[in-house]
Amino acid sequence: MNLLTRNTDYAARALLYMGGRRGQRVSTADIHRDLKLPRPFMRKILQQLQKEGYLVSVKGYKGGFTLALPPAKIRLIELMRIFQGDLSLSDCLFQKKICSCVAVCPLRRELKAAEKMLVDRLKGVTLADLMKK
Amino acid sequence: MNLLTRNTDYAARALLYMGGRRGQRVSTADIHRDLKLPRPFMRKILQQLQKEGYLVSVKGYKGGFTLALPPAKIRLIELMRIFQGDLSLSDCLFQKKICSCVAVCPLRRELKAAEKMLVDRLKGVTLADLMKK
DNA sequence: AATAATGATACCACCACTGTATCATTAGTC
DNA sequence: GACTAATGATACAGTGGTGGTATCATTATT
Ligand code: FES
Ligand code: FES
Repeated sequence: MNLLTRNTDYAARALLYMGGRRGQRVSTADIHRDLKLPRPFMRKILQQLQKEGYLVSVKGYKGGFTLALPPAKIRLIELMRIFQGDLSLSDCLFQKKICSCVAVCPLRRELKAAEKMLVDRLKGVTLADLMKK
Repeated sequence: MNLLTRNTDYAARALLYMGGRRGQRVSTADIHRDLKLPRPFMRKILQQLQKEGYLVSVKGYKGGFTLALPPAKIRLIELMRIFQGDLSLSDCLFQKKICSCVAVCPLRRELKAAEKMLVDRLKGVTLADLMKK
């Protein structure tokens, strides 16, 4: 029951870090140095965040990244979507097809309800919330 | 975000099946035939359930399994514990040690809170609940 | 020109998940 | 008593996703 995979986790930490240095340009090297996270992996993660519109990048000497959005608009659940794919995977994939019983299966009903509750909660969590504490 | 792994899932389905045939002895062959689940895998799963005290087994010809507990005492969360290990894994394992910042990390705080809510909900779900619907 | 950064992309290793296979044992059936 | 159909215990195996690394091209500053 790990809610986050590493890339989501690292992404969140990197964004938190950058949230604390708004206006400044932050490079993977900075993050690697201060957060001790594996450098090439972080690069890939930051590149993905840039593609998704969460970061603005500047190439070249003294290049790096800055937040493209105010922290209040960066939602944990969206990071999860980016790095962990679409949620609501408690669909029953039975022999590679979606199980025909999905609509009525009592087990799925419970799982989906629990998952919805979880997702709803996580929807409320923004980078700004995390920075406050 | 798959809340259940296959073995937990299969276990739940098998138990549901057996819940619908209380008193009768059910073999892996029966489950394989009616639920179309992989037979040797099911065997392993049922054996684990037996070890954990959820099933009573009878060896030999016409042998099989029966529920060892009333459905109201079989909790989904316990199946998860058996097949997916202890929960509350949103501990931050940072470079293989538990991260020193765990106690104060705002990200962990949120995750743990969300996870607790989820687990609390799942704690309430028993086999009897699933059978009712 | 040298350097230090990102962009894009291919590659790789490990491990958990998802099974299979085998041998031994036990209990009914005939 | 032999046969058969079940579980017990355990070892083995495939595969996909996670968690990275490596490389080459491009861009900007010094
Ligand atoms: S068994 Fe497939 S949804 Fe319940
Ligand atoms: S970074 Fe390890 S707990 Fe937050």
